[in-house]
Amino acid sequence: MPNVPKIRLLLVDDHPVLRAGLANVLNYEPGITVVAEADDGASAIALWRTLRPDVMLLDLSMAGMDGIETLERLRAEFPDARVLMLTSSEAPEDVRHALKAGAGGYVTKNVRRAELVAAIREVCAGARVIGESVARQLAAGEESGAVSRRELEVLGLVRQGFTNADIGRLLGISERTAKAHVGALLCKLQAADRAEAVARGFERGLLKV
Amino acid sequence: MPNVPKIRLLLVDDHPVLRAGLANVLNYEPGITVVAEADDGASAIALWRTLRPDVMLLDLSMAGMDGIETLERLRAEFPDARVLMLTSSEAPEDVRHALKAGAGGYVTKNVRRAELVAAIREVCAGARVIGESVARQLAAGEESGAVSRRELEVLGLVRQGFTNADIGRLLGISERTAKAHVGALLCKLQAADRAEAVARGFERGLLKV
DNA sequence: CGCGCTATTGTCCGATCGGCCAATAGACCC
DNA sequence: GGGTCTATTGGCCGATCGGACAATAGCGCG
Repeated sequence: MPNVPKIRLLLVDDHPVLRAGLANVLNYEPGITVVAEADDGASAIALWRTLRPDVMLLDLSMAGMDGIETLERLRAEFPDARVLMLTSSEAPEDVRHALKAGAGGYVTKNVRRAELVAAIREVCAGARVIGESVARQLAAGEESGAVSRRELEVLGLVRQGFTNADIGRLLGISERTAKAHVGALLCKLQAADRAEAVARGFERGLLKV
Repeated sequence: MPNVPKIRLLLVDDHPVLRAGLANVLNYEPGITVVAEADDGASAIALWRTLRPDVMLLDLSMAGMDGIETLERLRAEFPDARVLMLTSSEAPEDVRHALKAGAGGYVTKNVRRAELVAAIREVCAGARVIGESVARQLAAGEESGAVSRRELEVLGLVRQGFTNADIGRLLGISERTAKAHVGALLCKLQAADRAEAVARGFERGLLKV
């Protein structure tokens, strides 16, 4: 009956239970075969090398090498590797990073089974698929300007309770410049003070717990 | 062969894929039967009422009624209901809340299958089980004092960028008192300023994204 | 080769913060 | 009944913050 070859899928997630369950579900699906599972980035890439599957289903949050780094390294070695991110986070920043790193799609773990399967198929076909709730979050984040690398660095220090003078010293710049970065952050994150800026940082996924 | 009755389990999680997978895994386990699944708190309680299972496997983060509220309502109606929390969060505050609300156990989603099954059995037997990584986090949080309800309220306002004077007005107390609460927060969270306090709030699970 | 954006630095100033002193009232536990 | 904890309030003060105004240099894009 199947005149098209099955999609060979590599499943990467550090939750054994979810992995086992997902493998089960996907294997039931005609047209998809889970050829291997990995619980961290290094073994995921190693498995890709030997098995050369059609697509990787990749979790963002993993111990050791995280999803983004795994994705970057994989794409550096295999630039045409198809990867669908499957994660719990809807943070715009995570989505942006994943897509920039070459993800073929991004869906959250609360998708229905049918949607997930459809997304896998589309990614294999070379399309870009974004979960709709994800897309909405992404759009919300886009309206206000992007935070620059330097500003993100500063935000990380603000988070740790450093004063502008401290930040200046730590980054080898003047207090005034640190102040300017903080000011830019307040504006871009639409925050009234540094406390709110930190909160917005977490909300947007710029900062991680 | 089985001379003991099977454990009748109610599975509650808002991730369809994980739920399907988990049901599959658990049903393979001799001695456990997944009698029903729910994707939100209300239907979870309704199902408990009609089915009276032996144990509920409950996710913390759900749309609408969250895991804690579900747990509280369930225990209010069925004080001897056995519930095992299965979640992604290791935040001490979440664990504490869950245990206070009457959870029989708390494990994170990255447990191995065997541990999960063991935990289910233990909870059914009336024991308290805490995942080891969870327990470690919990111990770390305990060293510094607990944050009071009022302080948590203030932290929520600090997060939104309100000044001490604002907070006083919003809570109907003097600015000076708001200041005292913020001061207590800085001390208990070991933060240098309100920005760090907010960060610590997120890290500890006092604040949610 | 301009245009825009980021990074950098400066000064001035009022508003806000956080630490210090001390005190009272209610709730809960032993 | 006494001790502990939380919530509440006051004044004082130096440190810090955030806004406003202004300026230079480097980078990528068209």
